[in-house]
Amino acid sequence: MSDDLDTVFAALADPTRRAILSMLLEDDMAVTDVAEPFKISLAAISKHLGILTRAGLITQEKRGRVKWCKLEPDALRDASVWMQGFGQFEPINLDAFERFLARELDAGS
Amino acid sequence: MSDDLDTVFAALADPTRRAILSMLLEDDMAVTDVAEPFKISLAAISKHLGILTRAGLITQEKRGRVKWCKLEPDALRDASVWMQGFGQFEPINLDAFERFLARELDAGS
DNA sequence: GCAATCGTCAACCATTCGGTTGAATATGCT
DNA sequence: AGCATATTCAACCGAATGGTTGACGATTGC
Repeated sequence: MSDDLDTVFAALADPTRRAILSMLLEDDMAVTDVAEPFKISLAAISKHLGILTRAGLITQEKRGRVKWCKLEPDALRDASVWMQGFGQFEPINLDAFERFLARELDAGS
Repeated sequence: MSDDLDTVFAALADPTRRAILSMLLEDDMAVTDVAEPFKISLAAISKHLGILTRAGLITQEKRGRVKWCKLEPDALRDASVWMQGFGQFEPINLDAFERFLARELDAGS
């Protein structure tokens, strides 16, 4: 459990991996397509995807010869909840609160 | 900005540092007192505190010969906001929502 | 003044990390 | 069958990480 937080936060600590997650926010992608906008090698991207997978932040499903990468946002929940534990010391953040609420209402209807 | 996320997430990726943050949630502490429950050396703790400071997660103020460590939860906000961007894909999390709301009400009165 | 306490610095060590390159393994196309 | 495409594996490299120990600079109290 604490170990999960280790791997999740470590995975998030790299800008390339965060960029990959943002890309996957749009849509599921094949490994080669994930790699396309980056300057680094495909093998490096493959490693990053392995780290994201081990952290539970994405899942990879091989269909034919292409492996599809899918965002798995549930894994962020534990980390998010952990961070919220510190929120009580923040001045009340109405902006964040209202955005949160708006999203909930929008998604719920 | 993306660089900030790097250092914040990297700082959170270590269980010792997360434990330190949790301790500081209770109260401000001197470096020696922070180190007390851990088995590792004082120098190692000093390094961890340096990393947390550089990430902006704590501040350290030297008063006399003792250096006080204080939680700085604002630094978590950017990281938290970044993570919330993925929240819209989560199923509605009413538990978290209600806890959030309860804290806001409690802190606000 | 002097000894004890608080904390950091410097050098070192083993391990991990992010990257490369080249070979290997599937799978698909014709 | 044979070639191209998709992805990973393996070995390697330099830099960063988390830890240690011992010396050092401040500060406090007797």
